[in-house]
Amino acid sequence: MSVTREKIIELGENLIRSKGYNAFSYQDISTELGIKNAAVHYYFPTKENLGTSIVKTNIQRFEEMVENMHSHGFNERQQIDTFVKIYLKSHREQKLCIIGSLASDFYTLNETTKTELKRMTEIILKWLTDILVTGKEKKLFVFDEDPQSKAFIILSGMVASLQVSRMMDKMDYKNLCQTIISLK
Amino acid sequence: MSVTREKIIELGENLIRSKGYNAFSYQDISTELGIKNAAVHYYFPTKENLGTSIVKTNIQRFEEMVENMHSHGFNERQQIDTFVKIYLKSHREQKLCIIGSLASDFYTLNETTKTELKRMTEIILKWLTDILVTGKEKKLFVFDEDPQSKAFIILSGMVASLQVSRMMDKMDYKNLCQTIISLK
DNA sequence: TTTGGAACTTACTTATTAGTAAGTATATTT
DNA sequence: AAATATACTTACTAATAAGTAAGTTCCAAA
Repeated sequence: MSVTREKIIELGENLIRSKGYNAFSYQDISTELGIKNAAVHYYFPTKENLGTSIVKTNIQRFEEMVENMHSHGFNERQQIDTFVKIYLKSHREQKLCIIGSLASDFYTLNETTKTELKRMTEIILKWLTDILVTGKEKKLFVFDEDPQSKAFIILSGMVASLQVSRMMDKMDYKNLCQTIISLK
Repeated sequence: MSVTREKIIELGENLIRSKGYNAFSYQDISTELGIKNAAVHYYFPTKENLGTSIVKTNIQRFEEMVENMHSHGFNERQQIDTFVKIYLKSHREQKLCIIGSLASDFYTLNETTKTELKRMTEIILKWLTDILVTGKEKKLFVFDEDPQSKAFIILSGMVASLQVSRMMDKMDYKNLCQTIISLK
């Protein structure tokens, strides 16, 4: 795979997560990479292609992370912690996650990007639910509500805490994440 | 105050909450209202003016709702329920709330809009915290963590559940809201 | 009855956007 | 050596964006 292609995806993702989907342009990317506008269109004919590829890359990255955790024998607690770390990093970088960024522009997205975004959300929620079920069985976690609701609440909590924290000057984000995952 | 002005603010708010700030144009508004593009600029010279006015109107509406609840002698439980109803309505209308919509475009907003948005978030969080403290004292609520964190978690939960639910076809949103506010 | 202001429209400008067609340089294969 | 493919650039187009200056209509006050 082309290095430029990868750089475009990476930059595109960062732009979506900091400025939003409808606020970034091919010019933003080409200027940053020192290439011409048309070069970006060479790799991704339309913004729709780029958007879809960015979401697909995110899915792939998530799945690699999960595989990686399995091969390292991470337990459920360690897996949840690793998941939370993604959001801690996003918070440090003052970026949202892909789901939160694209949610507000959802109805302006094309069908393929919407489908991939839905798929990504489903994959994360399914993974979270499974982790919660197994972790509860192993007595690593204690919670009352059903695992699906809890998975949804954890994901929502992560997504929105990045957003709401943009409105606040100082906050103990790490502590907040801990509170979210340990809610009963 | 002018009827057209109010209609512009209302329509602008709906556009932000359904398409996002950077996806809506003055043309969207003028076409819908059957007026010309320049007429919108007559009331709001710049998009920045409109954005700020929309957020300010939201703050006002929230404060009126709070006053209204006080004058009707609502207890803390009833007040929280009324607050949650705002989000139930948004969910039915497939719209996000202003905070969630503008969070992803935050860094593309002008200073005045950002300031008002921060102010709105602070006002809601302060109100929520106060309600939680008083409600706990009155034994209407039971929770362990500190009221500020809980306020933040409730707000985050509401904001993001609207977003994440866009990625899901069917879901018991009302039940989810109940779970969020009753988390310990 | 005129004057002034409120609420617009007409008719623009300038900037930026996504997207394209055709050309070029360089490396790789045949 | 010639043909082909890759990775672009040059030079555009068409659409849409925000924003503006000047004019018009209409009503209400002086």
